[in-house]
Amino acid sequence: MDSAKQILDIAERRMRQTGYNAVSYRDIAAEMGIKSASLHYHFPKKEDLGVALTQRYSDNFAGALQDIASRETSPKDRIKAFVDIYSVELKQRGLVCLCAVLGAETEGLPERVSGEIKIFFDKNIDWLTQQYEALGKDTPAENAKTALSLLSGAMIVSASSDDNSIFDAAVSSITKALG
Amino acid sequence: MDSAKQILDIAERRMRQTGYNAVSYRDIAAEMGIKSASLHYHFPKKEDLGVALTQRYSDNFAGALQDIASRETSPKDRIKAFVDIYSVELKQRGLVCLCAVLGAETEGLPERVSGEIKIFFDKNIDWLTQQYEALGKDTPAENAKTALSLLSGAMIVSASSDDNSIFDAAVSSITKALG
DNA sequence: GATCCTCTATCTATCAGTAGGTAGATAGCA
DNA sequence: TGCTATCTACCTACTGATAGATAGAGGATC
Repeated sequence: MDSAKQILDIAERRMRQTGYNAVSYRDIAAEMGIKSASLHYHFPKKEDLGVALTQRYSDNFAGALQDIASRETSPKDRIKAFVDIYSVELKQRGLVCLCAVLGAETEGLPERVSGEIKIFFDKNIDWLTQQYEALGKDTPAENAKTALSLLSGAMIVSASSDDNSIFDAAVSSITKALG
Repeated sequence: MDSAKQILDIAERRMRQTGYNAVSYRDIAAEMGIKSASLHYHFPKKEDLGVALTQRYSDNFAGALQDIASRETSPKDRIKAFVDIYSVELKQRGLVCLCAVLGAETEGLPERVSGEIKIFFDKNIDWLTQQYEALGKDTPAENAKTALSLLSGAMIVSASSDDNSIFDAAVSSITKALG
């Protein structure tokens, strides 16, 4: 019934911790208490799982960005809410952005998966660019690219150093730049 | 003779493209034209290879930072030279920082390897903090953490999006902030 | 109500390929 | 002679993947 969802949930958490290649069908199945062969019923190939996972992640994120845009009216608050998403994920769940992790191993991923990651980054940069534009910045696209890169990198460095002060510094830098 | 060096060179390039787990002894050996069993003479376990690789990378980097410190006298030029290292790696070699890539899969790595990555980040932050301090910044440690996170993230997002303008935006942001 | 049919989701059993790793032989060099 | 670096040959464990069986649920038909 919601096995597919459960598979995606487990795969997502594990891949955000260890990357794509370190996660196996057997590990996921063992955690669910079923056999690994059964996973192929839901996702015939690992590539299918990877695509479904990145698409779901990307869609959820796009939904959250829409929510923010309808909830917050000022670009400043919208960017702060954007940063908050990453903040909550890292600090409360201990998880790095899926696409940041998979982005690091891009050249070792199936093309359909790396394609989805590209799309994710692109959508985020577009959304942020709109906000920085509304904020009256001279170079909104550059501001957006910098903010996304900074958050992605800070999550990775912070998580692997087990030191939240690194992520905090990044957040503070973005917030200050909003004026 | 310099087989060990050649193994490290190949492993480094491949891991910087696909991560730790996607690189196998067989792939490395095939590229060298020898048998995979021969690699174990130089690096008995994959973990040993990982540790040697991250240590060499870290040492080379530390050497480069010393060179910069002896070559450039102003903190501003030193930070610019620091950024240049990353710039050359990404733009001329198409490679992301080894520790940024491995940092993304930290929880799936042998502890000795993830330990080396921590040390790498730590050393870089220390060095940058000194420069931002000399520059008279109010929060030199925060500036350092932000710069390192930004460069690491920009490499990943830029490489996986196949779009250098993302990395350029990051460089421009760091440079502007130097005043 | 009982029977049959179909679909879903799992199972068992197995496969070929690849992973890292080991033992022991060997060729060439100092 | 001994050391270095490689080889052949092999092992166990695990990878993703497939085939075919099975149990149960829900309708439809008699």
